Amino acid sequence: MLRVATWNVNSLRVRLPQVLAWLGDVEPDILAMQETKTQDLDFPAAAFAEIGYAVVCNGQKTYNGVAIASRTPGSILATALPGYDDTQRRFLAMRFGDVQLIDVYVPNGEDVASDKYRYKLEWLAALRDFLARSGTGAKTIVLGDFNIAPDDRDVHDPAAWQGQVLVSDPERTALKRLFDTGVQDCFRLFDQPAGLYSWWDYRAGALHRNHGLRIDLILASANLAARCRQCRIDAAPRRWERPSDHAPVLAEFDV
DNA sequence: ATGGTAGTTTGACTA
Repeated sequence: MLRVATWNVNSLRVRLPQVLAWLGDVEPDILAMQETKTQDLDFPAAAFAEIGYAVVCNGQKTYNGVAIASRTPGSILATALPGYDDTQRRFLAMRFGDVQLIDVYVPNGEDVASDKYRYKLEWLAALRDFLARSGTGAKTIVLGDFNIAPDDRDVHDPAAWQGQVLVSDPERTALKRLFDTGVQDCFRLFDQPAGLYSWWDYRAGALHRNHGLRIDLILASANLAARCRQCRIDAAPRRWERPSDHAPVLAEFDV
């Protein structure tokens, strides 16, 4: 059994106690983190080592940053999207045995009229090209904060969100192009109750009113998706003291 | 209702 998880921690400096507590409770084999907001020199690797996790980080000051913690060490495949010039740390590809695991923090996009939105669509196109080239015939997991709700089931109020960033058609089309390379959304491999989300805005009582979106995804190539036994969102940490605005998502594979 | 809160950083910027 391989148990992998993704969590946008929104500052590892602030969230380290929650992350360590969650790892201790759930004990996934691999946790992919986003928005660590931590330079590699400041990364709290020793705290992860103390609870039995090796960690590889790809961070920067103040913004962005990804990292992968794992029970057994893996090898680094890439720390940036090949062929895409990007000053922002949003990508970390590693190999664990015969599984390649790609941790992504897709740009937020801010607003459909902004330059950041065009950057988001470019970034997603580059990710698609990378997946197409690297091939999903091998066992591949792509997980992280995609900053896109795949369809209206993943949106608390589709009418209010229609056309907005995180939900807009061009973003959803870009996500479908990722699926076209052969990866599948593990959450939708199973019957799921309505109203399950992975992100709730800090503002306006969004959590209390379950005004959320499902934007944190675990995608798996067909050979792994066929062996996926479970995919769930663990909403509990979103209700802890001083939480991230995202909840962790977990998938289990029979491999 | 272009608000609201949080993190980084100490004034904005990002989300």
